[in-house]
Amino acid sequence: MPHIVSVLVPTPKQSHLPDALSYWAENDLCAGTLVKVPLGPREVLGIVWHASTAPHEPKAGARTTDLKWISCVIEGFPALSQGWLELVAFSAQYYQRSLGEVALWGMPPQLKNLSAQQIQKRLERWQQQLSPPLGAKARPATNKRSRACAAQDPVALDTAPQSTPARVLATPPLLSAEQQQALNDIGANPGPFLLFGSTGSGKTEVYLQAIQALFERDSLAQALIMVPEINLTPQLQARVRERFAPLWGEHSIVCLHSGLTPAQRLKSWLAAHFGQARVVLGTRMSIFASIPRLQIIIVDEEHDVSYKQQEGARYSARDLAVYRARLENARVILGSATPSLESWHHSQASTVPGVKPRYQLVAMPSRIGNASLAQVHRVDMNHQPRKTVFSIPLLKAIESRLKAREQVLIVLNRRGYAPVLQCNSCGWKTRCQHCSAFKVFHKLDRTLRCHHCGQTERVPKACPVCADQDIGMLGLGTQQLEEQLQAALLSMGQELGREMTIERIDADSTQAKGSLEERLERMHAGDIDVLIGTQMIAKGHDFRRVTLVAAIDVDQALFSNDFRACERLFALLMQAGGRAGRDAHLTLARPSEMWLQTHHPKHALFEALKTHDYVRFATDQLRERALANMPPFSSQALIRVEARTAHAALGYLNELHTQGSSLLQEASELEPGSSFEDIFLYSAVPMQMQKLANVERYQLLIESSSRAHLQRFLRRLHEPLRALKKKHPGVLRWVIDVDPQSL
DNA sequence: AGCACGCCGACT
DNA sequence: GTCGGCGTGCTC
Repeated sequence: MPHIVSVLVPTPKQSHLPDALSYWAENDLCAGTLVKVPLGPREVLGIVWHASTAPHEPKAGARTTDLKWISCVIEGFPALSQGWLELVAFSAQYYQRSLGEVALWGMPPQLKNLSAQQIQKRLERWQQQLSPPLGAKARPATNKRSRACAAQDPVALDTAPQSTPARVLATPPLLSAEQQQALNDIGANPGPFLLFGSTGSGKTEVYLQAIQALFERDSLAQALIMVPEINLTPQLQARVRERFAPLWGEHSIVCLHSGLTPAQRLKSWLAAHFGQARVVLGTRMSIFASIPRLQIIIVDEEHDVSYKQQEGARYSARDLAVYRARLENARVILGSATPSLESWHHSQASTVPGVKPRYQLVAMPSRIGNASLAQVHRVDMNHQPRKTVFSIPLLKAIESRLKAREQVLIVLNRRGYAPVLQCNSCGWKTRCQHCSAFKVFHKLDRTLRCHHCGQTERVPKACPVCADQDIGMLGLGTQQLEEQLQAALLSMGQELGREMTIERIDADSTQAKGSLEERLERMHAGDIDVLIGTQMIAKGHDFRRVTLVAAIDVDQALFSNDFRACERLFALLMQAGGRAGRDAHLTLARPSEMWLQTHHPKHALFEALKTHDYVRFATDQLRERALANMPPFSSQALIRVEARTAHAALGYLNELHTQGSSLLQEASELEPGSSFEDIFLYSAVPMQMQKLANVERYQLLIESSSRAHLQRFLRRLHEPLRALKKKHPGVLRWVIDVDPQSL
């Protein structure tokens, strides 16, 4: 007798389709089974959602007679686990997307694009490569088993690795007392853990041994290690391989990231899904990999913004890691020297007595070996001649290092850049009266606008404080910087009889493939004297001969309209400072230095940085956030709209604002103290990048002290969002960004 | 989101 | 006479 199964297919939330579509199927299929189904004119990959019982009426609208048959079951694949399906369900509802979008998002492209036969062929080939002598063994018809199979262990036992008795490690490095304590804590508690360890404290070793410990307990266990960007972590990759390949074989470690070819991605995914891969090392996308025996998740550099997906389903892989770990009863370790304020907040004791912090803090404050922390120098640019790029004291320090054949790193903070105006005479800036933000200069109509509340005014002709007319923009270009330095070092070079090599790494200069690697290579080899670059040079690299790090133009982040800019700047500077003095021999003679040029040397951020005091910085920032009721003390979501004209975008959002407001109004009248009362709708404002490829982009911020209330409200917004699009023909698309990480 | 259908402008 | 622009509408 035919059955009706509901199947997840890539149907966007914007469409009128339900989350799962119903199809006829010959057999009852377990939830998580992979199928191919017809969808309109095409055939797509689907995932069985409800293991349906006897034939019943499909839910949304369609009559039984209208249903199509599934094309086929993709044989040979164990069903996706219940835990995986639950992760999808949670992600979809939290990030306001359809189940199908999220479920298919994490699937390797080849499973989506190839036909069932092609997939079958690839699966067979993969299995043969893996174990040639055993490869011929036929697979059971996994997917034809009855519904009961869904709850069972999804790992197909005959292809899972042999249950080898735990092997003994080839002597792991000795741990410091702090590392040992951290490991003990992680072993003895359920977590989640925030591993707060300064640069060079040996976090990686703790990750590896924590994984090791679980592998020794369960010889089929799997681990997921997430990193912000795979190409920036070759060292970590090498260490994981070095540690685990001798134990479990080369096949036991796979990488998963968007840089892989479709074939490689399928291979890695299969290895994880079938349990062959014991360690999955990947970027944010790997949070959706099928890892049926997942026992531990590591989120390295958890504060990094790349964990937040910026298009499509805008999920935070770090937050989902915590959720997934809870679902699957796995450990999760978030590691950072400068944790996100969200994570830090969750690791602190609550002000409510008796409430345990959400995360367990595991601290490793010391640097291993003799490497010392850099000495922080601040140059007060108010006492330097106007328009100075490199101050005299900094130049002197740089020259001194170069003379000793040491290397210099110059970090630019270009992220969070916004054109804020400043009076060059008294330092007055375009502060917004209603927010702790700065108004941004809009060249097109020569206005100043607050991107937080939308307040707009004309650019004043003269400074309102001192009446000086010399009002300029904060900030400077990178080429300029390079030229200036080149010129400044010219005489010194002549004196030394060799020309200084200055190289720049940024988006403009690394277009050519491999040029980034080439430059990093030359830096490691000592062929470059001064390296100028954006955040990417501050991440993870271990340049042994760098003894001086300088940040030139940091002030713009202090006055960004994005309230998270300070947090990011602090993390960047801490990280950059960690690049200096990696070689104990060099620093023993003379401690390494970190230089900051700023007009605001007394700013709390620098005070904290001077003593490398993250805790102080975080405490200060959290106090401010609490006062302003900003995250993590509130939840936010953005409605973003793209339209052909600003008029259409604004019209759409303004009407949404009206409808949203009356929704809130009604709720509070109907039911005083209702769940919508603490929701605040801001006015529609242009996005930072207001016009992009001839598309006007606007956004509307929604804030609530309750995450659950915000969620409920957002769900109510989908209908108006859909309906209004018809009314405003210029509107191209809308998206909801839950927990936006930049405004 | 895809993808088809459909209805108007510049091309061999 | 067609190729191709993107507006509209549908997908169990």
